Amino acid sequence: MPLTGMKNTRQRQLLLELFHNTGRSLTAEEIFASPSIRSARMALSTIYRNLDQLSGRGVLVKTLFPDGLSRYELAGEHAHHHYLVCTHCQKRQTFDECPLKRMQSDLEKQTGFQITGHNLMLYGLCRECQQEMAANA
Amino acid sequence: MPLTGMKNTRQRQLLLELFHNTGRSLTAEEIFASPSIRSARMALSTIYRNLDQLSGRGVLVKTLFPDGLSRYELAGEHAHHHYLVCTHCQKRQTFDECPLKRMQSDLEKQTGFQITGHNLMLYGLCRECQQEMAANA
DNA sequence: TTTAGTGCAAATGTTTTGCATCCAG
DNA sequence: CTGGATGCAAAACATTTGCACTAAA
Repeated sequence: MPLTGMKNTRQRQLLLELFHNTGRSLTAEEIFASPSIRSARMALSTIYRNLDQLSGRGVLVKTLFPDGLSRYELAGEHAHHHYLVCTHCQKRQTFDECPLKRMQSDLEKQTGFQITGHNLMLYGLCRECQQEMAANA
Repeated sequence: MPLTGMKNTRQRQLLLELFHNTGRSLTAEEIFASPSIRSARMALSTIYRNLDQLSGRGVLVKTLFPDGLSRYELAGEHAHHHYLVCTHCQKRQTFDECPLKRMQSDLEKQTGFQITGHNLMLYGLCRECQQEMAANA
């Protein structure tokens, strides 16, 4: 039902299946390399075009990560959350509490902007990397 | 003094001068196109290498924007702030209040991460674009 | 049948890298 | 003098686009 006006192609089905099955955020390359997509011989450009379109319609959410790659995930599934990225091993972890819920309306008044969304990314060292660095010191 | 271990080259001086004079965040291309840099015939690769190095040493702060471009600014000058980006005209506005000041230590306890920094970007429509869209409706 | 969608290849735009040369320390 | 820094050109990288062809509606 969220696919109003789009053709229900085999490629699009496979893409959405993949997102449902993996349940995590994916880059275009990761999708391209995944067995189901690869065996269907889907073109990378098709993947990008679909990711764009599905993001535009709110089915997926696109996030630009500090490594320069865009990652996509199902919009509904994980609701609203943010990422903690380890600057050493690149591991990612999500957290759900959003520190902006409160600030948003205040900021709108202050700035005159009509705020539609945001992107919050925290950097740091995960527990494992902290230990590793302590061991090597 | 923050340039310990780096050679004080003419190029590096020009770059830092530019940041001091403009006082705002710049992309590599913007720097490359600026008169002072252009007349010095500085190579784009030199700019990138210096931006990397100066960011690594904490002189500059690098931020990856949703348009896919990295912008750099002097770390000290503007202290800690965040951006509001208009999704229509791409205009940017900063705000100083940081909604994470409080959450940070809580999050560290919760996740075991040692948080070293973060990146927060808000999207929306600026006042002008809101009016424009209202007019065209 | 008609129009969105696809595959492929080529182009784009940003950033990185190899290498010979240069210059600050 | 010598290692870091530079300029240039080429490469790498993610992403976008043109175009002829395919297939969903």
